[in-house]
Amino acid sequence: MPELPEVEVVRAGLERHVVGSRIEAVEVLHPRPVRRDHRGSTGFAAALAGQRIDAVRRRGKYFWLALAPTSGQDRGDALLGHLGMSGQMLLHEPGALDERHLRVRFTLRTPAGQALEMRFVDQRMFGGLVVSAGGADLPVEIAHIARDPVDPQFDDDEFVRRARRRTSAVKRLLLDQGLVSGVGNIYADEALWRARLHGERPGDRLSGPVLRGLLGHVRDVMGEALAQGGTSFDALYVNVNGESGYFDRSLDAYGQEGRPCRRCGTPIRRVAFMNRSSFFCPRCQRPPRSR
DNA sequence: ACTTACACCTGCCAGC
DNA sequence: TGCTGGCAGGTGTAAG
Repeated sequence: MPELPEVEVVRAGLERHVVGSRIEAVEVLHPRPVRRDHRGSTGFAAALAGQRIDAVRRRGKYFWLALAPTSGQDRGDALLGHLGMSGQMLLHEPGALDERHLRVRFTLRTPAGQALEMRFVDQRMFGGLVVSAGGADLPVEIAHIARDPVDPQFDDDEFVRRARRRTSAVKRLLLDQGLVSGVGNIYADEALWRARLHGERPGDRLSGPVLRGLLGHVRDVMGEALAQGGTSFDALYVNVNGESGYFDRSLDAYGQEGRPCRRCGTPIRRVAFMNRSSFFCPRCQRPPRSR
């Protein structure tokens, strides 16, 4: 569900409220969200108890709470998370009613001595949490994830070089988190619409300037979405305070099947793609000839 | 190394 | 009313 802008909204909310707090207790209510942690549910909880949160970071759609180094460590651990399709990180006063899909409860103690609950809520449980040993700066678990387009160190030239060596459809390349991270189905369709590119165009048949332009559109649309709190179609995507973003009102392609293209008036079309959907303007975004 | 298909989950909605 | 199938913001894995 959440793509880079939505995860960034969550990261910023956590940063504002939990940095400096100490994790006093961890309650794993369903084992699935911690499935990638080899310690198991109780080991996961034990590895976090007593640790202090130093910072909240993000790469692509992953976020992590960087933990202060404990005695004997020169680098702190991290609580690494991914929201999957339906995950939420929510902050509550202690004692607030449990959500139906509450999976993990963290009881925090703020520097001012207040108790605060941080909750991982996830209906479909494609998301997950893991304790990354020494992962405060960059968890090894996400070493295969490329930098995202918002990262100042993202290398546009390298992206263009790699994309032009690939035969895959350009939309697949945008969704390939090892090439560029943070882009999902919504922002891929939006960036392709802005670039007037059909998602089935193969990477190795696109020019450098066209790919650079596409990258620019990815950055633009993500920046605009972030300014509006992200994209939210329902209560499944919310910030740490449970509030929705408004960018769904600004979408030009995604979810707009049958609506007139804002540029040319042609009805937006939907086609099946990788077990999901692609939305595009059949006039502005011409399909490749072959295939 | 790249490419593709599929599994992993739950809930909602349309159609019968 | 209830069943079935299709669909949903994603990623890891395995096979070709």
